[in-house]
Amino acid sequence: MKRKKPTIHDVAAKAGVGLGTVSRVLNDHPAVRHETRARVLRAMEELGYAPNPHARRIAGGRSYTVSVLLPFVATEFYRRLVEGIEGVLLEQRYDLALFPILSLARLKRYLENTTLAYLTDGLILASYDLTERFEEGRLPTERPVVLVDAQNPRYDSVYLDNRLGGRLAGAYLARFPGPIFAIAVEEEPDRAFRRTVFAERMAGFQEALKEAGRPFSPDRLYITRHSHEGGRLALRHFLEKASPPLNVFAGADQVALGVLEEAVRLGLTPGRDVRVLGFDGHPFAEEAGLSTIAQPVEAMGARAAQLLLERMRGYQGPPREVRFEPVLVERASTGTPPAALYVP
Amino acid sequence: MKRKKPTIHDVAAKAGVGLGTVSRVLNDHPAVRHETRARVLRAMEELGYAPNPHARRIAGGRSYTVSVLLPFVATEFYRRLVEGIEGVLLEQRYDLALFPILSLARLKRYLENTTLAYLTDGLILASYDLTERFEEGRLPTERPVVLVDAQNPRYDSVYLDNRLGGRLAGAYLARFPGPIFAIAVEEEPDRAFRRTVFAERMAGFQEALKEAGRPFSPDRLYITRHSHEGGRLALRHFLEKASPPLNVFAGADQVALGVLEEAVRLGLTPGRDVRVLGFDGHPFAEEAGLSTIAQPVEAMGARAAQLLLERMRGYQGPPREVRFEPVLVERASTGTPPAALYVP
DNA sequence: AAGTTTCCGTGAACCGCTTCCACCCGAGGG
DNA sequence: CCCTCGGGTGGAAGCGGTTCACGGAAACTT
Repeated sequence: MKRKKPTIHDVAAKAGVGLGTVSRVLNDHPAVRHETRARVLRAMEELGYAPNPHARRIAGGRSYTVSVLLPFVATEFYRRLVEGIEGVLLEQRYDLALFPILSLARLKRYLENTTLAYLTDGLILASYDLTERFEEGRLPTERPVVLVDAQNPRYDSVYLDNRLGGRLAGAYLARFPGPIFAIAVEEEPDRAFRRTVFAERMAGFQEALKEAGRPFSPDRLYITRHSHEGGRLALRHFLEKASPPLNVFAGADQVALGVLEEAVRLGLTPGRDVRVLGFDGHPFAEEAGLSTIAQPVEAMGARAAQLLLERMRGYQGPPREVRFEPVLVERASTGTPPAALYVP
Repeated sequence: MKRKKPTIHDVAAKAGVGLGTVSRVLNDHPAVRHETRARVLRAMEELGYAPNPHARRIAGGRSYTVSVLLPFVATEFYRRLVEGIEGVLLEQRYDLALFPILSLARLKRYLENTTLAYLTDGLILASYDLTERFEEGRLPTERPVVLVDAQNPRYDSVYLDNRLGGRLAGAYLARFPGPIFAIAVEEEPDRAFRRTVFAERMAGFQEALKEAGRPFSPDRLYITRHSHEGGRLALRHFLEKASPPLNVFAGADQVALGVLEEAVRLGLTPGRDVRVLGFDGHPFAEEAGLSTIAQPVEAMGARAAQLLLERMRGYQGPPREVRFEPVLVERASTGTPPAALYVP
């Protein structure tokens, strides 16, 4: 009934080869004749064999597993990010272990103790720059580390130019007549988890507006948490200050979606009465016809995974920085932009 | 500089004992003299020794690691739940691996492949009853499984009586004069991830109101996602239908907090103009003076961990069910309840 | 044709730990 | 005084892999 899992020995016997050969097949070692390799692979297939990662680590020092530490923030962004990372890693036969950081206490335990997180071959840190929490600004690990959606001079970093994204948004909305409002997403109050992406987006946004001769007035900024409903409240708030048509830049697609939703509820036409521009470029933005500043989240994840793979394979060079640029995607929610720049 | 990690051999040598003895100390085996045990422990301490879980699993079939599969929903509930689980497990020298289920695709991979998640000694499934997704209604694993915040006849389950919680809420609010409103939290649309806790709470709530002679009218129900702002919108909605004083039951503390926040913004006095009752009993509810139906989340987590420990230690009995009961906690947000039941 | 190289393959040694059998030794029993 | 008996301990065997020294056969050399 519940047969023991097949081991490398079973595979070797079945394929009629030695243990070493099976192991070499497992590790893509070149010194195996093509025909032999095929035979071994077939035996594995038939036996339903899967190597035991614990044994691999114990024996070879590699476990073919990577830890990803990520904020416990349930958003589309992290879903996409992990997808990007995973795509590359699985292809290289690496496995993924996710470590959501639920609290500072947990985080500390992860980083101080010899827990699972550190028994993997490499670490990807998403969104946090945790280095400042440790002496010498380095994580207490010997394994390679790559940051994504964050920057640090000591580690390979992959990030988005959020300021540029904000600028794109500002430059675009400045072309439309009507007042311009913005919705910023509140940052986590805890110092340890502070992120600055939303602030950067807003800074770029205001910069571009100023350059376009339409400086942004602070009372047209609404701040909310990262929620759908936050966008709804924001629009209501804006409508108390001005009447349609008006333009809204939301620092996150999810919030922008709330704006759209509320507009429809109020009988306003998106793209005409209320023009909405989001930020993220999540799949659901397309479905909703939401114009947005799209960031290549999957690509960022994939790139981070590649950098880590290189490190795990021995690359020793200095820290690398990969900067991604967001792109404006026009959809129905902003209607058709005027041919010429609007001058107030 | 970067010395090799100490192994059991180093400890044995330092303590002047044999390998077996060190191992026995590690595994709390009784057959070690007290004095010897102390010596070994001291040696470990001095060497900064930590056993290698990979090696332990490989050798003994146990890795002293437990996987917790939980929805990728960043709420206080899961923070507390994990805390409860972890408390018990750490005490028994077990380690925890969290697996947030970001998507169905990932989930399937976890459950089908031989990944790290299944190489742990046991599994705790939070909130999902995933069994229906697999043939014979059982997860494809030989390891013990415990459900928490969910129920299934085939596995040990730890859950809260949400219906009872709803009843408590209904019975309590029925004592106050003024119209009674309720805010329900939307369930995940995806069938695979369907949960019913919020629906159960509402069912119990309406049941109790009916019994109190104050049946609940459907147009006094507002449905929103699980967000702060959802509560704010709900209150605004309610205020269009009735004027203060009014009573609001929110299916989750976070939403209730939004109601409080909005009430204050509108210049209404919580506990007098607007009486708010939440559900969850999260720490922040206390700070905010929010009355709530408190559930012992940490205790539920701890209990689940205990059940799992028993299973991992060989307990073979039939599936057990542990039902927890929520408790009404009165705070300022509902003011002082009338001595007698209000009769409309 | 004998000597080199190159290519494939083999299996023993080992990774860090658990398990289990053998062994030692002092206490209690006959 | 000799024999159990059992608590305490040591260490070999083994878990499922990787590695590496080694060797046989085929392919190249002169």
